[in-house]
Amino acid sequence: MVSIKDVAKHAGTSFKTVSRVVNKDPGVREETRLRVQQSIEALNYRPNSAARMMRNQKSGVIGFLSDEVVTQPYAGDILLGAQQVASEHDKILMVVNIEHNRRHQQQALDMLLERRVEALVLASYFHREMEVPPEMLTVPSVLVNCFSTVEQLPSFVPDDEQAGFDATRLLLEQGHRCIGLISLDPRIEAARLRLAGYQRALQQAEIAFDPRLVVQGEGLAGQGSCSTQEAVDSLMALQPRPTAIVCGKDEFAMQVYFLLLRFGLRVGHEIALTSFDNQRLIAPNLSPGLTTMALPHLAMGRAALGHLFKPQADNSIRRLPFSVIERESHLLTS
Amino acid sequence: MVSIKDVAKHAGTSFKTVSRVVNKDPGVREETRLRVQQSIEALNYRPNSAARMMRNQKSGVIGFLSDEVVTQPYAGDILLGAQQVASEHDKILMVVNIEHNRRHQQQALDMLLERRVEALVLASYFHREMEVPPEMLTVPSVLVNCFSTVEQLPSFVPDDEQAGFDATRLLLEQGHRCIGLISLDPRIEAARLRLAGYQRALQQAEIAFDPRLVVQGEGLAGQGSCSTQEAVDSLMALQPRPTAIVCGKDEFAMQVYFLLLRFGLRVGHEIALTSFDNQRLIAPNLSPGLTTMALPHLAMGRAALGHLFKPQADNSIRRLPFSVIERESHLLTS
DNA sequence: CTGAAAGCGCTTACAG
DNA sequence: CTGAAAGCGCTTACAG
Repeated sequence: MVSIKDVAKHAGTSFKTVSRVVNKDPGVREETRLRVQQSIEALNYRPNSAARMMRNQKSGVIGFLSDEVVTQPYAGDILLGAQQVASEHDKILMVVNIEHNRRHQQQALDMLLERRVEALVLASYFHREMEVPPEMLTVPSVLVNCFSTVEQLPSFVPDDEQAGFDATRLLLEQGHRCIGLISLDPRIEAARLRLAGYQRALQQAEIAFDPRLVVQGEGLAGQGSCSTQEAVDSLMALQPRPTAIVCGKDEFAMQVYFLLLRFGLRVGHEIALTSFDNQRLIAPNLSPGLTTMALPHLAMGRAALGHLFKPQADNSIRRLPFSVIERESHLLTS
Repeated sequence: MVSIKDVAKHAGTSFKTVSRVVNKDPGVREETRLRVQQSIEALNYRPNSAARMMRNQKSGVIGFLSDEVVTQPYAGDILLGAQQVASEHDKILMVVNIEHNRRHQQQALDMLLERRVEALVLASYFHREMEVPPEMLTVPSVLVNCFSTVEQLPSFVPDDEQAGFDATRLLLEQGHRCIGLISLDPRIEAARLRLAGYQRALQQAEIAFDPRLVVQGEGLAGQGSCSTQEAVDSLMALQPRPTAIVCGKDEFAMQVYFLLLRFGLRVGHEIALTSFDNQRLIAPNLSPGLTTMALPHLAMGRAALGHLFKPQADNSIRRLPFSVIERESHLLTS
């Protein structure tokens, strides 16, 4: 590899002068600068960042520990947002997938710390509590789409309570008074919070909460036996029947479109629907289009990185708002 | 930061001995090794990888230039596969999103080359031709899910022709003789190849190709005016009507489930469907489940990285097979 | 089995 | 405006 000395020899100057040109130091005669510049291009010289890092005692790298963020649909937007802000601050992100694997996680962390990362980001593909490895406390760190109850770390999560409220409010505004909720597994953080939002919306509309209107759409992976079909069946068996349903996620909603047909009910005609996630593969392709709450993935990624570059170290949990994506499923047309 | 010298002082030895312990050199007395080990833990010492890189003249890093691979659903599996193989070879991947942006791409490339990446991977989220930046030719490089007609680089892409063949064959095996194809925009590589596979399957079944059975489901982003609805309408207007349809992607298929209802046709009963992509958000949630061809994302990522670690430098295009994911949509039940 | 010297490619601080 | 010296934290090659 060609080094600063090779360039110096080629340009007939000292290597220190080359360093000045590379770093755009002002104190170089224009003529010398030009000559060095030409040599740099002639030899295709690139400064060795390892040498720079060693001398400067900083790496310019921020570690990004990803729990399936890059493989789950759209969660990659967290990474995208993080990369945007990092790049604005001339930092580069080093991304490692940890994929639930303890040993991998430890190896990844060791590797990142040996590379002297200046900060660490731990991001999950869904909103949940995570165990924070103790090494994370040795450098500035933030959590994205996850939180810890044992370690005090700044944490950026979606505001699932607000989303639950808004998804319900949209239906209340259309005059519905009997609104079902097909819930996620209650062990999921989002399930609890969205339910709370649903209840708050009802309360604000002065409608008594009826627990029979809340049914579970599925168990956690491989654990539950309840299905979306059972959930729909039990809602449809109620007297009076709900005239609208809040679906715990777009996948539920998609299934519900089909399941309701068996009761002679068409979404957007006899029954209204709202949902969560704004999966771009699902929501716009249903007809009528699915009205759903979009997760603030990009904003969480941006906010988390932004926080790292701010002086204040406030270790609280920030809840970022969902966006209401209004299509047609929450409206009824005859 | 604590260095090798600090550890040496703490352990009462020379820093060279510490280096030996860290690198597991055999020639160290057990007693000394233990003492040094304790000092390492006491001081929480971690070798500085920048110093190592400089001394060893290699970075252990492979650059991964991603064109939306981490943000598009499931394309992240390319990265996952790449990371698996890199990790098996004790290399680490440095991922940068380039997102169509020329300037970003140049910056990313410069950064990676200054970090002395030992190889480069350029990956696209869909199968297409890409412009290869000239700097890529200065280090070993591979293309994933994309190819170049001007530069000779090893390239790993999905075998869209085979997929088209298989998606059609599944329907032929069920006795269908009149099979529609709702095609992607023909400017897309996959559209051309899948059509070729469709035609080969028909030919092998000794069925004459009828161009009226091939309709376009959409134009490229913002360009075409043709919709899935028009495509379905024109297929349904044919005499005789097709009894089965190959859909260019799962999103088409999803829409087709709904659109066919207007003709009184239920997928899996009066009409059979196959498709491409195996979007896990869509295919299993349709009823009946969608039979579709799964893209070999993980395999492409793995194969591409594997190629970098092999001695031979064969610059040809490898086409990796799709998997047939059989659900129920290609079968008819009354 | 252990250590002193040299050098990887840079930058910082000081001279000229 | 330009240069020689020292040092960042390691490893390689050579002595003892």
